[in-house]
Amino acid sequence: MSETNTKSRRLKHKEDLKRKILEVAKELFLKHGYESISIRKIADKIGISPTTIYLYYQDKSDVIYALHQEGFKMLSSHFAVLRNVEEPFERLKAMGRSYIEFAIENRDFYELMFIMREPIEFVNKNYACEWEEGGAAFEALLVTVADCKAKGYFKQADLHAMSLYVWATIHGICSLKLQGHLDHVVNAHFPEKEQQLSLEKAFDTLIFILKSIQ
Amino acid sequence: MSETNTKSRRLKHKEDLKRKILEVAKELFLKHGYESISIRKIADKIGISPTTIYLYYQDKSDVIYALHQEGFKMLSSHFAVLRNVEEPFERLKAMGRSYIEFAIENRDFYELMFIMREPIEFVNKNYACEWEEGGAAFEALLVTVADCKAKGYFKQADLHAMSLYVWATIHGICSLKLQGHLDHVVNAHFPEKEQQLSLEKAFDTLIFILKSIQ
DNA sequence: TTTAAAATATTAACACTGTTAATTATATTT
DNA sequence: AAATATAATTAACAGTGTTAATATTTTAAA
Repeated sequence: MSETNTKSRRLKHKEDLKRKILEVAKELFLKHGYESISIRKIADKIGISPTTIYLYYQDKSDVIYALHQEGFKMLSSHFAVLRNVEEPFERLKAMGRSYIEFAIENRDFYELMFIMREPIEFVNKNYACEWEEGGAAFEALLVTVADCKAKGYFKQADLHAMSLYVWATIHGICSLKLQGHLDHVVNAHFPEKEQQLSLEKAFDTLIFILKSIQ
Repeated sequence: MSETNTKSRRLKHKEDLKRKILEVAKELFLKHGYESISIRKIADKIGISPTTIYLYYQDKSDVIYALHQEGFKMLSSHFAVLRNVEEPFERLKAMGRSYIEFAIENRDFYELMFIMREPIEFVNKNYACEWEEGGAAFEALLVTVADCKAKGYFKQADLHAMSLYVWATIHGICSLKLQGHLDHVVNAHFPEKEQQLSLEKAFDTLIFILKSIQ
């Protein structure tokens, strides 16, 4: 009996420390950005030796991947309530706005999840077949577009092509904005009064267009 | 007379070495990707000391910026011939395809130009007002969309919002593809026969939609 | 032509990075 | 209490960008 107790106690300690490492990594990440996550800094903040981290994660990209997963959990809980929006086109619009919202409010996470190559390559290598967190997000879009089609929207368009197209458009808007590629272009080429809401206007254009092709 | 000769000779040498540094940086970049550009490797390959590079570029991000500029020159020459396409909507389609073509064929450059934050932040800091290379590219899109509007396309849409929307969509497609965020989603959710050409199908959807709203 | 000055390049060093092998300390089991 | 398994550490390797101080080379003036 005491044997299993100590065993589970040790197991708990292992899990605690593993979580603590992730927690500190997240803290560094949110405070000073991706670049400032370092094995040594994490170790210092916890008060352990850098090499101890390698007993809990196989390498740095494994720690990054754990953060990546956290991000997808955050996104899915951000999306959860939208399942209650019955009218599919309304739901699609809301999903688009929520996605942009998430990207703006969690820019570091968004970069990790949808822009950087490292973490997704880690997924492709280690979880080649199933990757639930990522799959669920796209599945939600797919279902909503299918619902739209069932109600008569996007009649002539292919379900999968359409879904990918919607994702690509909204990701494009977020990506250009977050990575700083919009400011210069907007400042140089847009009339002053249109500069502020360029992001929203691009999104509105998408919605306007989606409505038009009904 | 000999004074100006030696002066210009020295100037030429300075420019030669500056170009040589960029050339070697580009070589490393194209052969082994962004990550493997290092001041020390560049110096080794030329046969100079690492610190010499700091006499020609203010720091590493300055070297990267020079590569960034090269990329925009490449893109503009890739686009140049399209000015001869008279029908504006045909031109817009061709621009889209050419853009995707450029992204696929020069993925490292595309990442540098439209995905990474560092180089564009260097532009924003050092060339806050004018940045010709980048401006010209968006200007070409803006003009083409304006031409389309003049011919009766996109009547109800705003010129700037529409242009930004088109760029964002195509960038979104390229970005998701190049950064490896498409493979997993497509493999998991697309019917097998549609997996191969998912990129083209998303683009075709855009074109289909743009036609529909005429 | 020799000397002073300016331009160019180098060495040494700092403060970091991820990661591995060998070693020590701690806890568990016999 | 001794042997074993687990956990954590130190030391080291091979890199990174960057700066200050020093040495070398080239140019200009006496």
